[in-house]
Amino acid sequence: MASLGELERAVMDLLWAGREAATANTLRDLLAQSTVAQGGAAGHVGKDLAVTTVLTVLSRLEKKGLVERERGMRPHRYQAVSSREDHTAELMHEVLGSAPDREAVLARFIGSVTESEAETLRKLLGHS
Amino acid sequence: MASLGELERAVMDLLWAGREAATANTLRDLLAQSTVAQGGAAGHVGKDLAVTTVLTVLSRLEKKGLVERERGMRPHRYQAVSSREDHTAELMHEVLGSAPDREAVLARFIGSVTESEAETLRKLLGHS
DNA sequence: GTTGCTGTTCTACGCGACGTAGAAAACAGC
DNA sequence: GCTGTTTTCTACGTCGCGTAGAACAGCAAC
Repeated sequence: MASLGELERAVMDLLWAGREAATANTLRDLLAQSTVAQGGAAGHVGKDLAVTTVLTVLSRLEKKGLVERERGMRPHRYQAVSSREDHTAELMHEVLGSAPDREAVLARFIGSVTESEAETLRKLLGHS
Repeated sequence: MASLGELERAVMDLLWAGREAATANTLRDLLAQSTVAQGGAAGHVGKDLAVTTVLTVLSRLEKKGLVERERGMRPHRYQAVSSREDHTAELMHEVLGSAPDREAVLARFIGSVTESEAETLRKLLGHS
C-alpha cells in the first residue's frame, strides 16, 4: 500500500515543497504551482489538469494516509503528513522489512553507496 | 517497474529458496513445492493453481528481468536472476535514488534501525 | 433571497498490471 | 502416428491510477 502513481508523486512533490515553507496549501495554490511548474523545470505536473483531477488525487492520497486535509477552513488546506525524507526512509524500511535476512540485505545495500554517503553514515553511527 | 504482486512474490520466494540450494527448477518442481507449501507454513502459494497460471507468472517475471529461463532443456529450467538479498538491496536503492536529498533520507533511515543492525553497519563501513 | 462563482463530492471511463486459466500448439516416447 | 507433458496464445475479472464531468455546497454581491 505504498507505491505512488506519476501524478500522485507530482502532487506530493508540490506538497512537500510547501511543507518546507510551512505553507498551508489550498487547491488553488496547488493548481497555480503546477501550471507554473509547467514552464519551469521541477515538478512536471503541467498539462493543465482539470480541477477535479487534482482533487481526486488529493483524496486518494488522503486515503493512503500521506496527505492531511483541514476541513475547517472553507477552502480546505492540504498538507503532506510527513516530510519527503521521512516518507522515503519509511519506504526503505518497508522494503527491508519483508526480508528474512535483514543484515545480509544491509550489507549489499551499503556496498553500493557513494563514498561521501558512507562517510555520512559513519558519522551518524559514530561513537562506538 | 519493480513492484510485485502477491503471487509473483510467492513464486519468487520459491525460486529464491531453490537458488540457495543451487537447484534447477522446472515448472513441475515449482508446482510440487507450492502445493507442499500449502500444508506447510512458509510460501503460502497453496490454493492448487492451474499449471498455466504459474507459467504466466513466470513469463511475466522473466519479462521483468527477475527470472531467467533456460530454453535449451526440454522441461525449461527457471531460476531467479539475483538473490533475494541483492534484489531487496537494489529495491532500496531504487527508493532512495528518487530522493533529492539522499543523505537526509539516510539519516532518517539509520535512525530507526535496530542496535544490532547498527553494529553490523559499523563493521561494514569500518576502515573509515 | 436569488444569482453566480469557487470549492467539494460522487460517479465513471479507459488503461495497464496482476491473478487466473482455457485452448491450442509443440514435443517426446512409445 | 497416438498420447501425455510442456509451452504458448489469448482472454477475462479486478483493481489502481489518470482523467474528468455532473451535481452539490458555501459564500459574496446584488
